[in-house]
Amino acid sequence: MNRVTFRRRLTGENTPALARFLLGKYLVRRVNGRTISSMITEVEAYDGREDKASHAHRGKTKRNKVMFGPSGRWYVYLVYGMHYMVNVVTGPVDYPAAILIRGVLAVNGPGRVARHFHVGSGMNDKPINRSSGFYILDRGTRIRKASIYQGRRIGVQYAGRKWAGKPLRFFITEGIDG
DNA sequence: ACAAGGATACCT
DNA sequence: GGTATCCTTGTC
Repeated sequence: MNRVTFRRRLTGENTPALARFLLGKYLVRRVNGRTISSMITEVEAYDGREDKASHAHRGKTKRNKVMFGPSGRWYVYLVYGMHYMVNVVTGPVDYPAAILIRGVLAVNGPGRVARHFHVGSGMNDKPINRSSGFYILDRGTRIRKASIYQGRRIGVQYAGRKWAGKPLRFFITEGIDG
């Protein structure tokens, strides 16, 4: 996936479709003279203000304003006072949407993902490209549709039955040959 | 089962 | 300024 293709997908496709598309792509981090890389295995889509599970549901705030900005940037925030969540901002400007990266190969849980890649609030609003030292690569791994689980998102029960039950979480269940 | 932990959002 | 809540994890 070249840079232009990636950017077009971030803006052009709907966020749930893009979330699934990100499975099998590689997260790459260059920090302190070394490179950390791993395949994305689990993601969640947060799509628009209507989504009651999304930070954006209550409108634009200091924290979530990055979601309302241009796609192709990182949205990083702190939860529970100790864990950073790594999200890919998607959609057009003023349409708040993002994809939470919940897991990469051998690293399960969104808080662990951020720690693994040495990502904190400093990466918030930074571009997803080489200049920021944190980006996404397509290494040609194909994920069969039959190998993708689609189900409800985690930790959003407060959003109510309708939104908490939406099948907006995707993860690879088998057939990983990266 | 539950504490840790600090920012955030939404009150007064 | 107070406080309930939070897109979680590790240890109990």
